[in-house]
Amino acid sequence: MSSVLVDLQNFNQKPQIGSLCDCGPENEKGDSFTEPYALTKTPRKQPVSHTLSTEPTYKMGSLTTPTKGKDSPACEPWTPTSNLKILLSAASPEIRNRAKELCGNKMEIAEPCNCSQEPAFEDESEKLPISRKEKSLGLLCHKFLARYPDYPNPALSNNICLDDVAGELNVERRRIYDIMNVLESLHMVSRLAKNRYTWHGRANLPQTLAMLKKVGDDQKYGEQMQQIKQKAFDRDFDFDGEEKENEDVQSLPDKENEWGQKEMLFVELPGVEFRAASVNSRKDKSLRVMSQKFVMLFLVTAPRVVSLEVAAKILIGEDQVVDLDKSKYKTKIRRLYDIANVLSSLQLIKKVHVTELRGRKPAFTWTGPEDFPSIKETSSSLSAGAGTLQSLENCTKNLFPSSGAKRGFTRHPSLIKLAKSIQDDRRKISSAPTSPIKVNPSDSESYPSKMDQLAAICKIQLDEQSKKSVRKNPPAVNAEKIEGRKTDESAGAAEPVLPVEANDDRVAQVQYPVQPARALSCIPVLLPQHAMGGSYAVYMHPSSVKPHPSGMAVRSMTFEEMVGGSPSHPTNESSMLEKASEKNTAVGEMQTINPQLQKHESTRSPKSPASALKRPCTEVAVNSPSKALKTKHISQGSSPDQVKLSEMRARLKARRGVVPNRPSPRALHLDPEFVNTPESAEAERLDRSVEKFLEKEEVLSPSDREAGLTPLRAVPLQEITVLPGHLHNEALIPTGYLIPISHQSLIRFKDPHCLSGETVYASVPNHNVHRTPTAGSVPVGAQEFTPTRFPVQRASAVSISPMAALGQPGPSPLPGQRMQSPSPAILNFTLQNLGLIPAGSPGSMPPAHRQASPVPTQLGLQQGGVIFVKPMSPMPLQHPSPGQPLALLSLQQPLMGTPKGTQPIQQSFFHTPGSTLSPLAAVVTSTGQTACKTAYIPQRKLEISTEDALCKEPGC
DNA sequence: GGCTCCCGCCATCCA
DNA sequence: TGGATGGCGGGAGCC
Repeated sequence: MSSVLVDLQNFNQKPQIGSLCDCGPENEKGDSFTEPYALTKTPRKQPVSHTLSTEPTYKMGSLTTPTKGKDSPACEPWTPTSNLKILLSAASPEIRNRAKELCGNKMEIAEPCNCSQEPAFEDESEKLPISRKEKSLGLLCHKFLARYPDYPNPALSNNICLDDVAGELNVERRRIYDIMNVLESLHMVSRLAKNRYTWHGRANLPQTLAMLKKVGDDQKYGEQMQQIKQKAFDRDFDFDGEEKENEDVQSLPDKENEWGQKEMLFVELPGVEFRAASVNSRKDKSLRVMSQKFVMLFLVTAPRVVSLEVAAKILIGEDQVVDLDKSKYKTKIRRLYDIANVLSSLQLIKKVHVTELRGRKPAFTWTGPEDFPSIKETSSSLSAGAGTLQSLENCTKNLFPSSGAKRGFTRHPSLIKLAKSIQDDRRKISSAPTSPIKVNPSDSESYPSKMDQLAAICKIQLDEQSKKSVRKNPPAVNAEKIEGRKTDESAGAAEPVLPVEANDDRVAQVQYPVQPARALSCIPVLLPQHAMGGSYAVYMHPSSVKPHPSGMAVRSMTFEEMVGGSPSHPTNESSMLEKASEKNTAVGEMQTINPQLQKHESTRSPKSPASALKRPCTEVAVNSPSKALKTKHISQGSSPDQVKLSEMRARLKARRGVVPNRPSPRALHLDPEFVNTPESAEAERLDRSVEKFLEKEEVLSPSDREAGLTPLRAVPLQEITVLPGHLHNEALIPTGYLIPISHQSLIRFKDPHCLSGETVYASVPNHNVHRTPTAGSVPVGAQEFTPTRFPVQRASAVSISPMAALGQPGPSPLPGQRMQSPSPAILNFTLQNLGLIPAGSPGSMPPAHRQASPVPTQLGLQQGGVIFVKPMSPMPLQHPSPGQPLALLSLQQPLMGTPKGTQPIQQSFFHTPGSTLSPLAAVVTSTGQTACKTAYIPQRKLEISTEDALCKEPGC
């Protein structure tokens, strides 16, 4: 027995993840998400009562509150079960104490395992059973989220092993499934394989929300909600409400039919398909679907407040439950609570109460991003990949099949393999930031290859044209467009020259009228980020900067943008081509049509990504409705040159609509239904877009056109970053670490906490700072990643340290470290993924963190509270050298002594709510001022302001 | 006493 | 057949 106890103790002291998860090599070498070791590991599912009952003599106390023997360290449970109990008990009181003692020195006790020091702790553990709150799904989700960055680098392995997570968070797998299901519904994760998921973070969130909104609109959820509310309202004045209540619920199915609503299935996003097992049989009741639907309800209603009652009724209605009984309703409510907890952890919703005549009812209000890609934009992006992505319409059709037949979500094995292959390719490509786009030769249909071909063709053609122009028309314009090298002179008004070659020359050829040198420096940074290796430039129209669904830091104006503010996903390549085309046209050289191109284009399906690139020049026969439209519009009161210009522009844009944003490689493995997007519909849509665009363009930018300018123009990186109201702060061009960029959604998330008025730093994604309570804001230096130090508490190096926030002295910043510090969390995460630092090493969780969460989170990644230090180069625009921006980070990241308050902290990357005592986040603005950011406090109840509580902490 | 929602049984699916 | 998933509802903690 004693030996067993010893083993158990050892086990507790050093989690044996390997034993818990056979997730493959990744774990061995350190999973990308090396998760923080749980305080102590205990067998996942243990008959607690049994185990404990067999340990009665060990001063373990009651079954639920194991007594820690005085002779033995509190942290050394005798059995796994008791250990778990102790830990949980410890955690609970600890948190409570924390709440009482504010954020004082309690930090040390945060670590349950670091139980050497808490006598009171023991006492409480004996008295107090684990609070339910400590085990809530919301808190668990916070812990979970704290482990991963909001915007992971897709190039890295972002796999999640459920066993690891469950084991390290000390929860049953079942609970993890609940979280994963909800996250999956938002496409924040996707199932990779059995027991494994891929973390996407919030990169897809804007798209997902946009799509859900669209689907919600299509499903008329708004109407349903209104109707239900109306009934409820009417019922308030009627006293036979009981009957009517049932009535309204029971009648839902009919109403749905009336609305033409079909059974809702899981809404997928390209690249983030659902591959869970047993989807066919359970998808209709899946938590995923419920989650998506729940979210839809928020998105389709005016005041984004949804009561559980309404949500439950709608959900029940869709389940075709005619004989709604109380139990069904209760079950739905339960599930909604589960979902709501997770969504709350994601800070997408917030608990509130709506007071009606009949009383106060629980409800939730939307606190997530308000501005996400419009449906059109999303649709465009989804369909951007031409043959690979589906339009929203098609997606919706699939999701709500008109026929009764349920759509199978099980992907054909071959597709899965293909997806993997693509993913691998993408990773390879992405991993070579400055290298040319990698094209898989074997994949003749691959977008990259076509891109290359097109790019090459375009380049040749442009070069030729440029030469001609130079010869014939020496104007500065020509010079500019030719190589862009002369653009410097023609600054301001000049438009960037289209990078003709997909890979190499692209950067060099891009012209940045305003600040060419700087602009150039940006390109290299961006290129590698493109998922498919496509080229992209940072062409942005100041007024039309739109979020790029894929999180690319590249944008261009699109039809949708022009038309109705629904930006589409600009294809960077297309954008560049377009600009180049425009330039060419402007100089009257666009008449030249490359037969090859024409032929090529004509033979290609509109969906062909390659075709998009092939049309820098446009001559263009009007063989398509869109062309006709373009011609028509252009012909209206325009000079020949203008006509050509417009025509070309329209053509390019139309093309772009088909090929635009290169979808993420993963998008290639879509469900057949999605892939089979009718071209006709697409073409039609494009035509409309073109038409609208042209119309608008004519009206809005005559002057520009006259000046030879197009709505598109190169925008210096700096400029981009400061685009107010358009480019969300996220539209930055990170120079240091690329990781954030690739995934930072450029979408404008409203973040009330965002620092405004920041220029350079403003570019940092202010993603809705999804703070999680536990997230300490203390980043940990890489050196601290040693398993043995896990228990050691350290103040973090970053300026955002909670300690700093509290006014406690901290290491002074090292000169030179000041600006480069990327988000420690991101950095750590990345480094771990790269194997540069120990992946599985337990993080030295900052005291604050520990306090917040009884479960140790891994350093770096788990530092939910880490303030995101903008990974941008302090002088992004000042480095003409393309590759320069990349060298901003040093592996030896901010140590404990990292500058506090000196670093421009852009955002809190992922704050994990750990407790009600979340550490304050000190945010340093670009001006060097340190602002006290409210720490997120997980709230069970909305009434309790999560952010208000913050500043109660001393030193804030 | 109602609201919340944890917990874990057990059905279903898949390899 | 066993493991992975996850639907489901009992029932207990919390307010």
